[in-house]
Amino acid sequence: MAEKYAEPLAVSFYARDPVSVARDLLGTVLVRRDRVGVRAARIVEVEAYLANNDPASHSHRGLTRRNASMFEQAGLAYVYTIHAKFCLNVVTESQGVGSAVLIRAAQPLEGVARMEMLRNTTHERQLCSGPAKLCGAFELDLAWDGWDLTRGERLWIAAGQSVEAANIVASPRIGIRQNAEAPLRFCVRDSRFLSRRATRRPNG
DNA sequence: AAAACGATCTACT
DNA sequence: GTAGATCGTTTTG
Repeated sequence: MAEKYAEPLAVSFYARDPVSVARDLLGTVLVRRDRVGVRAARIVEVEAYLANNDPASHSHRGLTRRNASMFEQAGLAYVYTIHAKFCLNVVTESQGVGSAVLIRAAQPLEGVARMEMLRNTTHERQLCSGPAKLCGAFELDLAWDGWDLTRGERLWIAAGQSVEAANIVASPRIGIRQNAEAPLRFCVRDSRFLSRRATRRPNG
């Protein structure tokens, strides 16, 4: 029998508009394998950052050293620091286009004991319920910026159980994006593993 | 060279 | 709910 989660999502999955990629990432599985073992978590919350007309996107004011990966080929990781922590994005669309999807929260599946050590808590809910928490549980830092997620080595995203449209909801909009025409943040209806921000009431 | 900022988290009430 | 921590990146002088 084939190893679970062995098959990575292909470049064609990522090389689409970031909103579609974001929605389709719900239910897929982030996997990291190293000498110690395997860690896996089901993605339950995402956020798209557009190449155009999106002031909240790191790419909005053009190419810089930090956001260079956003302009690379689809399927690469874009990892950046924020408040002395890290966040993981997947790059979308074609090379030269600065768009990506932020992985905001996930449901731990494998390697939970190790995540508990790294996050210094045994509360399942607290392991990956936020973009920086997730990077903590998976030990992702700037060294992973630009990593090719489509090769299925060390760090990748595998297809999971698809999420029915009825079980996908738009996450509350915040700040400058409250007036965005289309939803950019998505999460599953089951709120057990979502970030605190996603579980806040919309409109508020 | 200095300052401001931030796609966040934790602790606390 | 809100305040404060925290530090690399970007912007400004």
